[in-house]
Amino acid sequence: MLYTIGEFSKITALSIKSLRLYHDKELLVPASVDEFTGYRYYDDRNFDTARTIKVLKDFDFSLAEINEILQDCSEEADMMTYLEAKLQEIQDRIKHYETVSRSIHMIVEIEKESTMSDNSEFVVEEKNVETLLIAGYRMTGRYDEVGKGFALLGKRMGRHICGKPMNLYYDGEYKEGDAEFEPCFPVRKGTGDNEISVRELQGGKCVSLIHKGPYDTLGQSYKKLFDYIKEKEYEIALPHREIYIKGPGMIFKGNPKNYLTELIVMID
Amino acid sequence: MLYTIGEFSKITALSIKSLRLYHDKELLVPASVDEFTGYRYYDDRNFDTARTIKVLKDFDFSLAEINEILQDCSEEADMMTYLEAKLQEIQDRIKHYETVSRSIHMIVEIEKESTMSDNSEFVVEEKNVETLLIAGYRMTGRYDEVGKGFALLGKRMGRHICGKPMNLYYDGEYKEGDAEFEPCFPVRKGTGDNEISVRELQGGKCVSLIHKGPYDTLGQSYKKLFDYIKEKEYEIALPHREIYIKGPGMIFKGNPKNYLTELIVMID
DNA sequence: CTTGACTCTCCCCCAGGGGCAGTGCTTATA
DNA sequence: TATAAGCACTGCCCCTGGGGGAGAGTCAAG
Repeated sequence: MLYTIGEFSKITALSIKSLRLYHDKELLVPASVDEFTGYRYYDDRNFDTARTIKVLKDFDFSLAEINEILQDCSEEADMMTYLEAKLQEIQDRIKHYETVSRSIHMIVEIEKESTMSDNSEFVVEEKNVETLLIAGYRMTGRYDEVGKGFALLGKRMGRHICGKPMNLYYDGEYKEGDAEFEPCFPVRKGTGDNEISVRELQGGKCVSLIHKGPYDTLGQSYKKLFDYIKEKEYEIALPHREIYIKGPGMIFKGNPKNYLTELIVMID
Repeated sequence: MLYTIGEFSKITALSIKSLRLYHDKELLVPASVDEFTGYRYYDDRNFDTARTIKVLKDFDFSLAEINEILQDCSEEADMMTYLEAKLQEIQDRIKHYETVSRSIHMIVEIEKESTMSDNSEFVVEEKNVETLLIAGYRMTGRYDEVGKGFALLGKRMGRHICGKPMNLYYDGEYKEGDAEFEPCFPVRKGTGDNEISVRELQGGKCVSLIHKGPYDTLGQSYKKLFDYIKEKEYEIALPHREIYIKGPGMIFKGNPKNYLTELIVMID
């Protein structure tokens, strides 16, 4: 029984285009080809091969691989090595996509949070903060090197991070060159090493202000905050904190006018 | 500060080829192009864009999608819809690969088993079989329609299948036209419907023989089996079973000379 | 000035086809 | 019998995201 390409396409669920391609690549050669018209005619043996090709394609083998398998193997026992290799490959791919999926999920969640808390700006507020577990990387140098610290923490603590980046300042006042500070992330769990310190950051009473705008105008907000503290005659406890609620994002640098930064000074 | 394409390639970890492609597609246009030599020069703003592109590419966005996103969005908030859509897409892909992975895994396991049990052929043996849960599809007709039944069962019970395909014969003798039989699979669990019956198949004492070779020589093996039973004067209990240990595979039709079929007749 | 390291454009390659043009073949209907 | 569907054929260009290389031009240092 011979079938034209159209009929064969229907019974094998392979497109006509694909069948012609497979003929070209000598993957699936029609039983006979009319030498005048060029019409392809397929038979039952072609059907077996077509079924095999379809299964292998569903298993995500490339045409080149399928060709090799069809040359090499006549029974399923022969192709176990191919199948096992492909299985491994697919599982690696699943792992990769799971990693990507987690990354995207994290960004979406973070963004959701930060759009929710977008009010009450530039108002000094007294409140209590919870004690929380952090992973920090203590540095000495210029403030703009802080990015390296966050990069390191992100790489090493990646999946344990459960909050926004913060920076702890151990100097009471502004320093140009050898300031002491510690970029850190809240984490769920994790262990430190000689570079990264994982520990509890003590909570308590604090004075806080949410600053909206680029970082180079932070000075004004600090002034407001310290004026308030002076007026109330509170005692300051180091380190104080900057929480980067919304800054240059993972993807876009964003507009600095919309950056949100919470300044927190602990008081006794 | 301007960088040549080679320098820029190093600091962005994008290949020179890619950078030229992105220029072509107007995804990442160099800050300046020498109009005589055609040399591309990149600056810091290009660097931001390059970082964005790299992240999005890691998130598996296509260049076309990235282009659209770069046109549409200037902040991360703008692209949440894109991210969420991509997240969904990736999770779908994970599911697809998990299905494929399971299928391949099953084939590999089945093949392993069947190569292990490749001895003791054509020897009548008395033994006990366990009671086991099966999903069956009762049919009346010609024996060679059995394939349809297996296809249906495979489609509907797919992931619960935990053993080799079997066929139950409800007629004592061979019938040409309207034989009664029931293709079935052992399953771990599952519920039936008006077409598929899920139930326990009673175990017990039986006489068994492993037939090696094509199905059209089964008659000889059946003769051997029934001669044995007659000699021992056992009583036969219906249905009897054929277990297709190794038949035309999921992928290859294979060589009928190597097919393995176990014939089981239950005795009282 | 030379030389070696860069860079340019252009072309071919990969997989798995989609889509279209122009032509040829068979068969059914008016 | 003429014609119109309905298939089939080849061949060309298109898509993605680049890799590889040829041949020619450019830049900077010795």
